[in-house]
Amino acid sequence: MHSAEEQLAELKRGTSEILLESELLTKLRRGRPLRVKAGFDPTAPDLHLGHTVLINKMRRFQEFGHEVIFLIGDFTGLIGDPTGRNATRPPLTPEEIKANAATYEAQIFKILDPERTRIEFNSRWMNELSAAGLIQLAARHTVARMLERDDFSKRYKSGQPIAIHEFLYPLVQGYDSVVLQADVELGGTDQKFNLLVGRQLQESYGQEPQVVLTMPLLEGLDGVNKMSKSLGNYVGITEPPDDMFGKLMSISDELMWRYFDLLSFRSGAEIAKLRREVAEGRNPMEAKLELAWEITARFHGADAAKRARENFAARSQRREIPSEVEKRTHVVDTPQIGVAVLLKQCGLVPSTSQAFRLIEQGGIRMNNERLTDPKTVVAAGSTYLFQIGKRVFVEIEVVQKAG
RNA sequence: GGAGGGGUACCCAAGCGGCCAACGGGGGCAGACUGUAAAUCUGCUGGCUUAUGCCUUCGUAGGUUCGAAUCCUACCCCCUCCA
Repeated sequence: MHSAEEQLAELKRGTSEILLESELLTKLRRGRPLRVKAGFDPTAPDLHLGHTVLINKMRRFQEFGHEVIFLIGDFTGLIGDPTGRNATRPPLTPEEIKANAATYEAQIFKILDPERTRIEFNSRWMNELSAAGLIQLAARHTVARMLERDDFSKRYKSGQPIAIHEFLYPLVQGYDSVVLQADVELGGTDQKFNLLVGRQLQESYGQEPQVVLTMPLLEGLDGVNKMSKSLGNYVGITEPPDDMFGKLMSISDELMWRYFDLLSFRSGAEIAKLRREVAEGRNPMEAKLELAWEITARFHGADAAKRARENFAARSQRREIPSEVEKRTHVVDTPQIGVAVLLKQCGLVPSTSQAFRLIEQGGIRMNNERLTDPKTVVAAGSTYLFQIGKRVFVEIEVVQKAG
């Protein structure tokens, strides 16, 4: 068993803020398992590494013997986005929510221990709450305090509308903490206000307030913007090992340390050592390989990670063709076909124009030879190996349609 | 309700009757370099089986003209100031 102080030190790592640290220490010292809550959106459970920052922290709590509550905000989801940018969301059907929850489970249990994870839906108690109950809940908070929230106050001052129901979002989220009697709630830094409402509500209901622990948002592969699917700078946790490994290797040396801090399960001391070694002249690539290996192994297992690592070395460092190349068969009507069109039809390039450009720039190899003529034509009845850019390898068998 | 400004390709932003598939920047992609990167340099950045070719694109719908992103009309949307 780790002492409260030891736990605190490790739990603190990478956090943005702990409110209040002293309270967390007090809670830890009691020696009983804490109820640690974190809320998740019921939609599109297509998790990427950015989401796992929080889940990793949940795991740490588990490792210290605490109980983790994975709360799916299926009721809150109906209220709409708290930042007010979006219109009301289309309500999810119970079937959809169930399916999403199942997907969540499949993904998060790569990180969390199922034995120590409780999955909850806030509709369970929110659907029971009457209109009167909701009013009573609302009565425990003031408009003035709501307006303390940054985006609310900005919008209020600039005369932008704030719908009443948007105020309910933090209230419901806070009420979840009351019902669950949470000791700790985790969230992104953008959740800070909502998490604090939970504290206040718990006090109002006569409970000891939860400790709020916020985690920074993870930067995406570009190292600038937060990781998000829409920006395309993400690593999805269900991505194939080779892609995952390759993407992680493509981050800058600087960003790598950020990823170590927020994504690695290594101890703070180990990371510090690695950092020191690199500062003293060890090739940063070696550290990056370790990182890519660890993450890939987490989601795909050690064997797959090992293969991904070998493939990466062969492909990027030695410029070899990977041992396993995706094979496809493509049926054509004519005895021959232009390479540009072939690649377009196989969906390997977005347009033939793009394929032409790539060929002109030497970005496409066929049977290991760089193509220079955009008009290159291949005959049906054979198999060709293509390399598009550095990463994409594919073997295409071109078959002429019979008759 | 009144006055003015604006909607251009992934984003920002020029153009204001033909030389415009549309300057420039960002982003992205490719190539070179390298230690995987980053930085740097070079090229590309609407589509079409690469074509002194054709097609679609400059808020939407019409119109004027040999010819419009550029002029006219109506409509939609956004911003600023005044009430």
